[in-house]
Amino acid sequence: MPELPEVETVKRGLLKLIVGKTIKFIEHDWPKSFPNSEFDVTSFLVGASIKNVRRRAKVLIIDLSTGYSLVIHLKMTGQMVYVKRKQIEDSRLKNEDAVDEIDPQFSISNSQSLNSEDIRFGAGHPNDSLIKELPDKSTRVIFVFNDDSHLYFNDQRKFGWVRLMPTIEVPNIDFMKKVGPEPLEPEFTAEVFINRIQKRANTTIKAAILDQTVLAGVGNIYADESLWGANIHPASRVFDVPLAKLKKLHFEIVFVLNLSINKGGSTSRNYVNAEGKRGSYLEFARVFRRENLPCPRCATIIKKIRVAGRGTHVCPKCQVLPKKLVNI
DNA sequence: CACTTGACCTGTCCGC
DNA sequence: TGCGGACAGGTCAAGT
Repeated sequence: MPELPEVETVKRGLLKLIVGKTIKFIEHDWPKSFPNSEFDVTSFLVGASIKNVRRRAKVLIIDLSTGYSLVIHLKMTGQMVYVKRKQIEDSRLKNEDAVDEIDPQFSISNSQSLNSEDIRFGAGHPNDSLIKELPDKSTRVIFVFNDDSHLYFNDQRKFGWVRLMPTIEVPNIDFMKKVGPEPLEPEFTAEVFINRIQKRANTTIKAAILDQTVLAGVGNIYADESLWGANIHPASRVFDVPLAKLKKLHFEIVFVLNLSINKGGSTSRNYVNAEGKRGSYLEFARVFRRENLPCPRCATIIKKIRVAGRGTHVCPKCQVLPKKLVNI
């Protein structure tokens, strides 16, 4: 899924695009995408307007005027894509020069077709779109606003969900109670990080930074990227990693997350932002999905291994496992 | 308790 | 070209 930078990018897009709009209508076709639909979700949503869009960890929170919030987890393949209805029709019916009064940022490109290499290496221009026409068969929920613009929740793998709950209850859901500090907040100091991660002394460092209760928002991409940056082998046990390297790792995590936000996130398969566009971080990735390519630091060929049950990219020269302690 | 593994789903890619 | 298996950005529950 979208990790922290991707969810943050979607959040920023939605803040610009949907705040102030009123929900006129909703459709949802997959009960698990909307697990609390046992009560009449529609009647709670229709007529509500969008007050704010927030993020906590990898969770999106859309606050409504009614005191309720939509809480959304995109998991692996979720997307939130905003489309002006008019514009889809326009782009189908008219040619390029007829789009005058429509803000160009909203235009959904259907002229780009990306081959799998582009997608694998994130080589496409950040403005490239993976969305051709919506709804498509991954569309699970459609929010229609009073101006007839649409917000699509798409999720190919159906792991994601949307929940409706009173805003005041959001901090009480299990995930929110357990989740660790936001890495981009000033309170997330190296000391805080080291203190928390050392409680996971016996697991691998990669499993530890993927653990959302240690810190919020790191997933497989930025775990690999930050461990490479800090010259730490992902399979190192936490207790084997020297303090100086943990400190460097803290710096690298903050660095890669910020860099990725600046690049609009990572698109390796199907992540897109709120305007249906790809992120370009993977063009700058140092190890992630770069197996069999040279390490940008030492030119050693990057290997793909398995750590914490996840595909893991590592430079065998820059990231060395600590020597096994010799038993006496 | 700490830690690891499998399940949840669909789609794609790779090797036979 | 078809088919089986492995794998894909996350998180839980159930296992050791």
